[in-house]
Amino acid sequence: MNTRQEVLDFVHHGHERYLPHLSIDCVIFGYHAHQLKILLIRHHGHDNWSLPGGYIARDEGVTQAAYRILAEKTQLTNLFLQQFYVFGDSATRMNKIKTQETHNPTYSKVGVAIDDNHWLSERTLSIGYYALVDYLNVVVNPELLVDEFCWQEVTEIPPLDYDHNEIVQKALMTLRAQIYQQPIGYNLLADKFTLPEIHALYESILGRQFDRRNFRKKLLTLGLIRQLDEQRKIGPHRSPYLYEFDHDNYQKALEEGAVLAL
Amino acid sequence: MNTRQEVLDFVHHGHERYLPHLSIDCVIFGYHAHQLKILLIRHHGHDNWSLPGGYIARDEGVTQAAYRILAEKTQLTNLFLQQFYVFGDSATRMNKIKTQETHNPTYSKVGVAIDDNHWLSERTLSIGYYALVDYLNVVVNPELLVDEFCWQEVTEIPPLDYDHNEIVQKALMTLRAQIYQQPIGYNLLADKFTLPEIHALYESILGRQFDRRNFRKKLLTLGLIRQLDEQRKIGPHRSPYLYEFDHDNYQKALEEGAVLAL
DNA sequence: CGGTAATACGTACATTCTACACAATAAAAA
DNA sequence: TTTTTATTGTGTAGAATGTACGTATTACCG
Repeated sequence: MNTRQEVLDFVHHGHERYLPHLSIDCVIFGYHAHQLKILLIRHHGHDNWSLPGGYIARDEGVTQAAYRILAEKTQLTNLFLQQFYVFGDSATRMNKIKTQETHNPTYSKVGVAIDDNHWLSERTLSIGYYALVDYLNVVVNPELLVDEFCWQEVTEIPPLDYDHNEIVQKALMTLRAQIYQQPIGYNLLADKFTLPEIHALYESILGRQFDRRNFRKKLLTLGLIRQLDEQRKIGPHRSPYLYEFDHDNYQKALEEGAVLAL
Repeated sequence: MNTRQEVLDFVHHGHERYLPHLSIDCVIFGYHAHQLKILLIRHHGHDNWSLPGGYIARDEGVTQAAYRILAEKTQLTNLFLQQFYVFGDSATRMNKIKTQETHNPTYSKVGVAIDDNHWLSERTLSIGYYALVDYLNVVVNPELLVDEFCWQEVTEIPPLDYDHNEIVQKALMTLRAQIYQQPIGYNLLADKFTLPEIHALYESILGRQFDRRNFRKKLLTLGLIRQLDEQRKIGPHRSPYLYEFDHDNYQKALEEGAVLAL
């Protein structure tokens, strides 16, 4: 929603187009500078950050809605996207406490007040999706109601609006649990990557250390990655070789549940 | 819902009490006679079986709703229950095809016709929960609109109503993926069990064979189970020893992600 | 040209996995 | 009573894998 007109239409007619009581929130993981980060936005009139999200159209599949919302926010299609949980228990979701002093200050930007009876004020469950994106390819859409956005390291997430901290924690847990069943590697890394890069990626996701040498040995023995003849220049040190994923073997290993114990 | 009055109240006033567009479906796993089974019901007027389910009250948490529904169906509280996916993509869920020739023949039993504009006919997403229960403790509640129920082996699930076959498949996949992270053992078995019992349980869930001797060795080495001094009489063969779970160790192993490769 | 900091690659030992074989037991058949 | 049959209980050797390191190589900088 980039124009005033679109926002007004959404506020006044959204309930005809979208399912009420239900939304989608996205935890978008990116990897940069040896850190696992997520994309946060700050809505107009809000002090805290929150997760990007949206609603499900009445004639639209849930998965379809999630991809559409992601595309609207990041301009990315064909990314890795996976549903992981429905949030409908917390006090804020039960509408037991009001989350903002003045209701929905966000929409004051277009001169609309949202009262308690408005469809946007109803109790809303949220379906959590997590996405893995190539950090460098994301172009965040400057939506009218979003004042700013940022990429925040997962170990340093500030207090978020609503129950979004809980959603991020659950996404991280799911990511960790699924790292051996989902092709997480080649969704967070570029096509060609160095050994230190993928090594640090696994360390940041799982939050523990792996021995460099054994890590390489394991990936090569399992045939998950292939060493290329190219190297990358990285400043004042020895140039690391580039590697690429062996998609066939990777897929097979995931199905068999190969684990990097190390 | 056991009386005509309750059903009529539900049909006419349910939309005031429950969230629309959203339901809960339960895949209830039980283990008996060396087979992993799920509980199916057949609604009045339906030829096919389906999963037990229900709606979320407007002032009720989602988790709370799931436990309530389970208790209503099986009289069990304190069982293992876990949300695993939201289903909202299939053609039946998009209301693109009508699933029953005559709409909702179920309610004809109480003399009510449900037309296209009724709240029960609206597009409904479903939150899937799976439960692990001790087969012997389940007392299925004879609800008015449920003609019969059965325990069906997971390898022989008949065609179900709606997208319930898909839901069962996803539940099974999740169960298999989570068997090393969730205390699946002591939710499907009685407090005391024999080695062949737990051995067969793991074989049915994962759908593959484990060497008896290595299986025992692994469980004992990890300290997950403790051998007791009692034995069980099992007809014309050697009496197997009884075992019990070492809850503390089991919990620790799950957190560390101990895997039974075998 | 040596110093520094990063990457590349190898080797020995410990641990775990895997594939087996044979003894013990309960009850039914001979 | 003895034999048979099906099932459970335990042990052991060799293969495979995991773990903990050490040392060599490379790129740039001063």
